Amino acid sequence: MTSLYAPTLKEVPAEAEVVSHRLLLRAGMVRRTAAGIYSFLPLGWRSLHKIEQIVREEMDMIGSQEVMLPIVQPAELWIESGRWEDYGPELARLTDRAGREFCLGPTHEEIITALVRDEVRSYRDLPLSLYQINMKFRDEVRPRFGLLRGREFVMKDAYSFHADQASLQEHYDAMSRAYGRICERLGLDYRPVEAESGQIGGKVTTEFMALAENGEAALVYCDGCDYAANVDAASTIVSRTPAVTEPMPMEKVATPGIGTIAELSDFLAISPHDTVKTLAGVVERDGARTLVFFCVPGDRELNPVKACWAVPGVELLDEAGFAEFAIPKGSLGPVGVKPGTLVVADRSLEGDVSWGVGANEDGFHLVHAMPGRDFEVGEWADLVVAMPGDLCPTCGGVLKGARGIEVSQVFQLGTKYSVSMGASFTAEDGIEAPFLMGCYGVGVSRSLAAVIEQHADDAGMAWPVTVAPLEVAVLPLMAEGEVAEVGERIWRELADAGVEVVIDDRDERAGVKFADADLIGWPYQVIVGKRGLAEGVIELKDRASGIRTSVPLADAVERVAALVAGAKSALAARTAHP
RNA sequence: CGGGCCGUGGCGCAGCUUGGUAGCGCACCUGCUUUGGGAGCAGGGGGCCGCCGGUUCGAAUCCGGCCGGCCCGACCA
Repeated sequence: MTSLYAPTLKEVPAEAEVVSHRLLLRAGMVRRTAAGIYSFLPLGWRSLHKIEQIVREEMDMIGSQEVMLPIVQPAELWIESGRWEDYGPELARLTDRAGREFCLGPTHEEIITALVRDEVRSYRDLPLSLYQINMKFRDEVRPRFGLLRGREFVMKDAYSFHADQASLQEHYDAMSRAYGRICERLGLDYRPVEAESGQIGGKVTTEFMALAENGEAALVYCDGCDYAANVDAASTIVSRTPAVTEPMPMEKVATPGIGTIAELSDFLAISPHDTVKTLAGVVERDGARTLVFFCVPGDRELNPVKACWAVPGVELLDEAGFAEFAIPKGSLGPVGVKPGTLVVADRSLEGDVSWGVGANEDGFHLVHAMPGRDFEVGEWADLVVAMPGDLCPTCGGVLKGARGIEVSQVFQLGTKYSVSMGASFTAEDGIEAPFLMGCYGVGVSRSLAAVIEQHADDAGMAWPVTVAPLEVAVLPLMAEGEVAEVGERIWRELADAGVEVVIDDRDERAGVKFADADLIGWPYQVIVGKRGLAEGVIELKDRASGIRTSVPLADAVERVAALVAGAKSALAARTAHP
């Protein structure tokens, strides 16, 4: 370890906020090169490799074949798929000396589709599953949290090609199980959750969330059944207890200067829960731009994804939109809307007979408005962002909330890319058909950070043995004499026994060695000191539990090797989630 | 991209209000002592004060512009 390049820091660099970022920097595993761009030092690189290797093994196990695709990709392919336009500024573009346009691959659907369409002509060659592990680049709006959201990051991405839905589903399920096993082997506490498909496209998708306080994603889950979902996608049953249950005459009240639900509920001295918030959107209908009003309980957020499910193609209005339709932003409501306006309301409001809503006139609101009497609702739909306390759509249990780090995701893409890029094969019946595709991503460098988020304490990291840069560290507490000699002998014998072991042979005080060992988080530490040797023992420390046990010198190597082997197989054998 | 904060030896910071010759802790180098939880003493090296311009006899400090970073929001492996 005298020659190991692992510059540890006592003090936390000011740039780091979250646990994993601080510890990766402090333990000398990574260094920042630019915003969202990191260099991996030897220890960080080793752990990253460990994760890659686990992913590789699981991919190979389900018959996916490893390839290596270019990071620099020609624009033509992206123009074909339509994403040269759609991807926006997140796609880093560059021009070569001849003026040809390229981009840095943020993902590889285009490349893989182009690769396969030219080679695979028959259903006999299907299914086909390919994967790679390499750098992605996305010019993120806001890189942050160290490796959790970089611009450059290591990803395993797999793509599969199928002749029929059954085959796609089968591989999708195999991938999902493999992803579960990967999480298990990484020692992650995780949940597969229903998700929204975002940029990549497609419909069926599951995200694998490592549960963590610092997670950027909010999710809800049910203890009563397996249901778990990203709040972006979660269907939800909102239970409501309206304050007014009998129809009352509608009344117009002056609400000068009131433009938000918070102000309104203060002004009327009622709970936000008893108001109804109206948001406006616009959609193309029969060639005209049609106004859409979404009504949700005042204490809930409209989920734009669900708005889109209810009214395909709808976009929420921006400032220009409000001007275009000449409607008062702070006083919208479903009563007396302009002709042609579509009113969509959240299902949870369906039984309410007394709505407090905007009057569509600046400075006025209506109370006790009643659907069916004072206005019409065109459609009832699930519109709100799910929250803990809502009811489970599967079993009716009460949903709980958690935060998570999205470490991986599986998608069924269908024919989105194969159609746009003309990738087809000849089916059994002789007819040309587009491939059905799936794509499957694991954030490898993000997983590294996620593992740390879940396995750290005040002293540093406490790696699961499968991800630790090395499995065992030998700490001779003196740099010379018998202590050093015994330490070196144990180190050699452990290495010969196939254990990944490092020796801290620096001429440092015991305290420095202990502190660095706990910071870096070697899972097992063999402490060789004068005190122990006098009794013929070494100490064996388990980093995660902090427990130290004395082991007779003669048994040391065997004990440690057995411990490491046992810990590894325990993680491998943890039962995967369904 | 909006809002907030910040750029001073490798790291963490003070100095800036009220311009006057750059300082502290850690780290680093040398020597002695020390040696089971980030040692002590003595000596030493290292700074375009983010960059450009302006004000001034004089700018880390005041003014303007730019660049970079972090945090909070809208997007995502």
